[in-house]
Amino acid sequence: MTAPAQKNDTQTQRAYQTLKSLVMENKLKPSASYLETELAEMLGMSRTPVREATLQLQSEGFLSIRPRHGIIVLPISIEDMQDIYDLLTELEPYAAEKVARAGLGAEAHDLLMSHVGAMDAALEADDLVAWADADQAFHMDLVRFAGNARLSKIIGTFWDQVHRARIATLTLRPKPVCSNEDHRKLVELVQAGNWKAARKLHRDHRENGKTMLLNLIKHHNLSHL
Amino acid sequence: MTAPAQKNDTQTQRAYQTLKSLVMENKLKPSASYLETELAEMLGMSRTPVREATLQLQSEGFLSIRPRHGIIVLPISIEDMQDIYDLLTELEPYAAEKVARAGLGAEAHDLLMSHVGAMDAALEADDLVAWADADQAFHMDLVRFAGNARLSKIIGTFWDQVHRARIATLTLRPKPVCSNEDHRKLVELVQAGNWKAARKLHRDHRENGKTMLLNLIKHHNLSHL
DNA sequence: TCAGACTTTAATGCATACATTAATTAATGC
DNA sequence: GCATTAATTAATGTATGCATTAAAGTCTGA
Repeated sequence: MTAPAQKNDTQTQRAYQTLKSLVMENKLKPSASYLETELAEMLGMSRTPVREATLQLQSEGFLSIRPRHGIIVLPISIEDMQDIYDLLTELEPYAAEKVARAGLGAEAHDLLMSHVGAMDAALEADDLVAWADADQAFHMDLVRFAGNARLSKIIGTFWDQVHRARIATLTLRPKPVCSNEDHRKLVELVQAGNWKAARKLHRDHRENGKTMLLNLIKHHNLSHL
Repeated sequence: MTAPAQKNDTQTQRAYQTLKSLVMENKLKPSASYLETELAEMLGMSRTPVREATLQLQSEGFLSIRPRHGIIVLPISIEDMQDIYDLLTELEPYAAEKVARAGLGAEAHDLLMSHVGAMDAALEADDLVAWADADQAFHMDLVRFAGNARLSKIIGTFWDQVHRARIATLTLRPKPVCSNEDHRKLVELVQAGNWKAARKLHRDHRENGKTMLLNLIKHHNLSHL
């Protein structure tokens, strides 16, 4: 899943996790605004930890705090999607290249392939949400193997930011069969150490995804997800 | 300069700005640790805004908050430098490409060239800090012209994170004469719309900078800046 | 002397009180 | 009736108090 299973031992962390989940799962509607007090009551805590959590979520691009106007769930526009996918198109292939250059350990390989397996199974079962989760897990793990913590954090945030859009378009898009093939091929190339091909494949993969997603959003007029 | 000249109308913002500056300018020593109360007293405010500011600075990678152990100024290791410069090597050339593709307005061109001018003047005056500032301003503006706010934010944070290291090595490195040439050439290529060459030049420029910096750090044993 | 249990200390996490100030409403003058 | 200003309201920004709990220090018995 998406949530990185942290110890939520402080109220602030709990508030952070809960609010982030609510935003990502579209439980707090985009463009809607809430007062600190409301959120505090909603979460059963005082304003202090809510403030701390919302500040974090603001700097990560999920919320916008406009004093006296409330805490606003940031909608994700087409321009946001473009910007984010443009960066993913640069960064993820770089990660793939780096992993391919460094070599893929057996456990790493198995983990990635297990995600591909999950994606296959999900497709078979027609469980698109499960497919999306496995897809994300695959990409996050691949990036993690590149061994650059900052890169992982950035890419993770981006994936989380586009999460609503991905879910919203899941049923509108064609079944991601080729996508699964891409992943399998990518693992092969990475393991073979063919970093050039791995990078190119990943780049194409990401660009295809981007184009498809943006077209869906435009055609279906999903302007403010 | 580095500080983005914001309205510091709340204590939290003031705390954020002040602490960030103190960290970047090496006034708060790396690896040193401070208590919330200390910082609050130091800044002449209560713990609350200090807490909020330090949380931000932690998520941006400047501080580490370890309850009961204090707020620690994160030292920047060689690995950090590698990771950051690796990402800059991917992202800045991408920005240059994007600007070259979109075209450079007259004002934009002039602004960039004014930075180059400042760099020349600084070199002439042997004012290395001024040179570093102009260098950063050049790159930040170039990235800004790419029109991707997320990209700007990320790159800005990275530059700020390596600021201490850049300053510390300023007097150890050879005079950045070629660097100035690179910038001038880069502006030319960007303006000519030659995105491929612009990207490559920027990539080489960044990789050279990275190699030089890392070597300096290794040779001079500046392990925990 | 040293290990382990107990006590003390104090830093943090959180709630809350209060002051400030922006937004809203009411009031006033034209 | 409308614009402008004053009064009201209430949400935020900040300080502060308190409970919790980790760390440091002390004590005891082997």
